Amino acid sequence: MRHGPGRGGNKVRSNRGELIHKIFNRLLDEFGPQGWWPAETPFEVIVGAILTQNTAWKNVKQCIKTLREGGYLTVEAMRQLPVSDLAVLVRPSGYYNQKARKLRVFCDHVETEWQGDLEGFLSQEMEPLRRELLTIHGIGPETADSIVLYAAEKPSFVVDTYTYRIFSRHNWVMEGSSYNELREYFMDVLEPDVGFFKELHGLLVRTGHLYCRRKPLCESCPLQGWAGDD
DNA sequence: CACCAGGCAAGTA
DNA sequence: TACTTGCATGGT
Repeated sequence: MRHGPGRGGNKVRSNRGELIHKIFNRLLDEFGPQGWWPAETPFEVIVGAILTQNTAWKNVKQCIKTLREGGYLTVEAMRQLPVSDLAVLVRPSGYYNQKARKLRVFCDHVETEWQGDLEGFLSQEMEPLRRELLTIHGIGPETADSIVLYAAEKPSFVVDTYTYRIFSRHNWVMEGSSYNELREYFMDVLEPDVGFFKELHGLLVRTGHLYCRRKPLCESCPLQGWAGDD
């Protein structure tokens, strides 16, 4: 059995947990609550999570709006739509053929495995739900965790590129850590708390947008020069 | 013009 | 297991 590199023993738990809460408070103080996920229904969260894969949220918003105006933001309605028509509607989000197919595959899964009962599907225990999501074509670890946290409201920590960039840049996690290593790090060190996980992820993405893009304004990042930069 | 965005799957060695 | 590549629009 392999051990994740750089994962500390239990001793580390409280220290690292405190550090993350400190980061959270600093970012909350700086930016205020982000109110994530920006969606009106669990299904809208799921649609947004698929459409925003490697894509700017701005582009996704237009698609969601179009889908809502067409009345397609339900499993049943979306299933009625031919994939080629769905592709036209999600075009602005990029990878539109792939994403239209992913949306359809998800809706078909809920229909065939849960008789269309999305609420029932999302009401499972956290780990079975996460495992089932990961079997669905088009749903990888980040999309699965976003759905678990923001649609099912269960405490699964969401890792994204900004989470990795911010924490590795400050040497708070090991460079080159895998998705699961990072997620397990946060899950080990933090008490499960849906509200906290939701807001922290939103704040990390906000911070990444402002300070961790291709013109990295690292010097003016609110976390610059913090504890543990080794 | 080049490069990036709230990833994922499939193919190769 | 660890790289590599295709997917694609819209913004900087």
